[in-house]
Formats: sequence, structure tokens, C-alpha cells
Amino acid sequence: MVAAGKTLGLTEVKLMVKSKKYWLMKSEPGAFSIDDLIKSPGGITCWDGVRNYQARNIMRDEMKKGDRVLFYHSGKNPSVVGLAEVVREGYPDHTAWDENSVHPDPKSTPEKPIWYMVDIRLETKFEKPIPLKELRNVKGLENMVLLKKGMRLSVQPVAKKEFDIVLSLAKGA
DNA sequence: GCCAACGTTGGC
DNA sequence: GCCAACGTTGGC
Repeated sequence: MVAAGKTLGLTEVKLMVKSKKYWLMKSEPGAFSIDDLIKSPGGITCWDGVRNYQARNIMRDEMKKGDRVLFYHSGKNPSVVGLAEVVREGYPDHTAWDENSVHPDPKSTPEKPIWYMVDIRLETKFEKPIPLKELRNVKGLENMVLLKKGMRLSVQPVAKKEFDIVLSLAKGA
């Protein structure tokens, strides 16, 4: 961290730009599951259909190539099921102006897009999913956005420390 | 299926 | 700008 008011040095700026960030993306497996991602060409998919401004802002402005993503299944047996990587940064979600898409929004146009998405590529599908109820008991995850009451964000930040803990759980540590 | 907690919409 | 009504998310 840099103290408030202090001018950033070039090294620090480079570090900030280069340092990876960590995210969690939710999906209803009935809509799009990690197995669907595996079947996608190159293991890559665009994360279309997000119609929430906070989640959009994260995808449009904050997610960068190389950032790592926890893939989460919501619904039945909610759990973190795998790991992915951002391979394309925010660009307009063209499904918004496709009236036949699952989440059309007539207010969004190619000229003035409202909704944005990123592309992610599968890295790993965990051998064993990590259930939400297990995460609730893990020391160090107390402040994880996913576990906060009422937090419904479908694209959310994860602290590096939290990310590392979740990964260690996946490896059975 | 229930419902709490949000987000969005639209009248005023 | 307020806020009631409505829609959605998502765990349980």
C-alpha cells in the first residue's frame, strides 16, 4: 500500500499494473457450468448476460488479462468448482442488443453499449468442489465477499490471501 | 417453495 | 430526490 498523498514512483505504478488481481464469478450450472466451459473451444468463453451495474463496472474497468478467477456454481450444492484466467478485457456484451438472446436489453446498442463482458479460460476444474458451507468455517475467509450476508454480486473481488486459502483447500492441504 | 436482501423502476 | 412497488438473486 502507498500512503495517502504520496506520489507514486514509476516502479510502484508498474507493480500495480502488473500485479494480478483475483475474482470470483458465479454461474448457475443449469445456465452455464464449468463442464460447459471445458467443452467451449479452447476452454474459453465470453461472460455474457451480466445485467448488474456493479458487476459490469468490474468487468469493464477492473478485470485485466492474466487476472485469476474462482469459478463458482450457485444454486444446488453451491461451491467453488474451479479456476480460470482472464484472457480478454472488458468489451461490449453484444447479446444485449440481440432480441433473441437470453438477456436482451433494448436500451443497449452497438453505438452506445451498456453492458460489458470479459473472456475467461479454464485453468483447472477442482477434483472436489469446495462447498460454500465449508468456506464459512475456514479461518481467514471471514471477510470474503462471497460469505457476506446479502451479497449477491455475480462478479466479485477476492483478496489474494483469500484466493490462496481457497486454492490450498482445493489441493487438499 | 420460501423469503431476505438487494437492485431497478417510475410516479410524484 | 424520495420511496413504494416490483423483480431478481441465491441460500436454505
